[in-house]
Amino acid sequence: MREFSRSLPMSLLRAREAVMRQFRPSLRYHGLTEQQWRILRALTSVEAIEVTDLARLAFLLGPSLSRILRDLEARGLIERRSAEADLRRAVVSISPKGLKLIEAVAPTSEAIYAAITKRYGARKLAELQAMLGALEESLASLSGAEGETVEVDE
Amino acid sequence: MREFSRSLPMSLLRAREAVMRQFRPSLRYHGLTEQQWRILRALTSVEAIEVTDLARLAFLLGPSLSRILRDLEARGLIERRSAEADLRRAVVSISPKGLKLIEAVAPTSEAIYAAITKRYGARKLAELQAMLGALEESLASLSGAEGETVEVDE
DNA sequence: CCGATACACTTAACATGTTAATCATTCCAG
DNA sequence: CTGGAATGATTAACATGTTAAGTGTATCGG
Repeated sequence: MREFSRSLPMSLLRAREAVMRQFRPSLRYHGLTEQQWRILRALTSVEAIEVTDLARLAFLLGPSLSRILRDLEARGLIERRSAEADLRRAVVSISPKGLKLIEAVAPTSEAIYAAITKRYGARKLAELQAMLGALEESLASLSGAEGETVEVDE
Repeated sequence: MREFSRSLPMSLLRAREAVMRQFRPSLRYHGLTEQQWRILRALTSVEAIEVTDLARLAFLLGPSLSRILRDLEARGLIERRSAEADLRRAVVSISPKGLKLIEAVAPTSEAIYAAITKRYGARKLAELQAMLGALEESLASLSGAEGETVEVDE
């Protein structure tokens, strides 16, 4: 069997961890987890957004998002209201306090990202991202929701 | 600021999720989580191994590993004893029952891996893994353990 | 209208990620 | 030897990942 430490999932896991290890100390310093930061960052790119759409944007599952939004709201970093036309839907937006926090973290975050880019090479980084996107694309159809069966006959 | 959904951490996260989504149903069918599978797989590559080394091999933090080993031992999938020369160290190995489980899961797992490789292309996959390894390598020195400071002057 | 169904969350329950603290054992300077 | 530092592992505490179940609202056919 393939040496599992060289498998694709492990490669991806290690690479991501190597990257996130750079950011975590700064986020931690500002009292944010990686996921909370993702949500706030996502909220800066829109005026307001429904919870379901935010989940897709920040790549979080509903239950995780639900908990985190509760906490971020309690900390006054986001605001939430329900949609007028459909009371099932909740609309979330970042608060002034949340924006201020983003602005405090962003410079360090950008510097780290720049350092990574410089180390690895901007061109190489772009190529890597393209290949990762292609991988995602490749597997989009192989939905993979079967218990034991594997269907591979394309 | 960079569109965060196109950031490197997000690309890595999405790519890994796309891959793991393929494996999870099969693992779940066999009553294993991704991490439990990693541990059992790692144990098949050695006769016996100390907990600390296993953590590095399976890329898990100590506390997570500690909990999972407790559960795997309770299920009879692994065996544990303490090192003779140093009672602080614990030595772990896979049990016959654990091996049997591995053998039950492996065919499906291999088939899925083969399907992914075929879809994405074996050459491209190797190249991707090389680039991921290089990324890890790049960031190995940038240890990143400072609160707010960023030192980038290489 | 009404009841069944679908939808958008939210909660629940359990496993893991993450950092700090604890515990037992070993090592080592004096 | 011995007491303090170092080491290996576990436990604690809290946040998130993941699947299933629950809650309130909307929709739609009859």
